[in-house]
Amino acid sequence: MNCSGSKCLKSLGPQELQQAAECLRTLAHPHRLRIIEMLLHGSYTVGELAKACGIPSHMTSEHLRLMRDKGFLELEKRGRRVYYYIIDPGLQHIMDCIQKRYAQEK
Amino acid sequence: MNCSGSKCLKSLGPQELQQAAECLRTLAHPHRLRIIEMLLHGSYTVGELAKACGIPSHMTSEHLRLMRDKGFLELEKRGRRVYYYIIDPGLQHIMDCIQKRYAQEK
DNA sequence: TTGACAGATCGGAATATTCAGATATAAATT
DNA sequence: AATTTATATCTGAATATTCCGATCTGTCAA
Repeated sequence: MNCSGSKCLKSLGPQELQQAAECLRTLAHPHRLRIIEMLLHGSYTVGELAKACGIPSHMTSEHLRLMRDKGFLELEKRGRRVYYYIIDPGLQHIMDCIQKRYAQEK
Repeated sequence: MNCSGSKCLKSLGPQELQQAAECLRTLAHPHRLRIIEMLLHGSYTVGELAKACGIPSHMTSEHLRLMRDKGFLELEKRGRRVYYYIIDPGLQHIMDCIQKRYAQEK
């Protein structure tokens, strides 16, 4: 172990930094954060997510596509509905950090 | 408590989502992630950070300004050197998540 | 089989971000 | 005082992102 203690974390190489930055950029949008928050509690349709964000469903579709491309989400078609759900296990921890940090700190 | 268990986290309101998204966007750049990583281990000058990132120092300056504007960093001038350091306590946790998630998963 | 519904895709306009070169400031050195 | 060093600011070009309207595909219901 090149780093004492139990909290040792390796630092990231250039390609890893690049990848992490891209994923953070994908996360860095208020509607997408809201969508992730909801999906961490279960799967939802495009329409449900759209209504919750207050945006048209075709824009929701694009946010979902972006996150799917990054490996955050997957979808399941049922009839004419499409259900999205989280497949990246790291998202829960990152959202925990974000919520802990940005939920009304009074 | 409106949410059972010890891991209860409130969900974020619109302004909080906006603020969280802005901060994530500020984090979402490979050079800025590298800078944060270094500063989590101690304070460094603009020139040191620039060399570590392999970019000119005037660009490093701008990255540092962006992060300072978000309340991530502060600076201390000593002679003609300027030392930057972390002042946001949440950054350690977020970087832990990112490193855990993106350090070579083999 | 026609029409309505849910979702996805395309094209473009508005806006934001990144990066580089030139210039500026301020402290240290000669 | 003039030069060098360290950092910061300004401007603009290239690129990326966000958002919208229009259109397209598939599914369900009458």
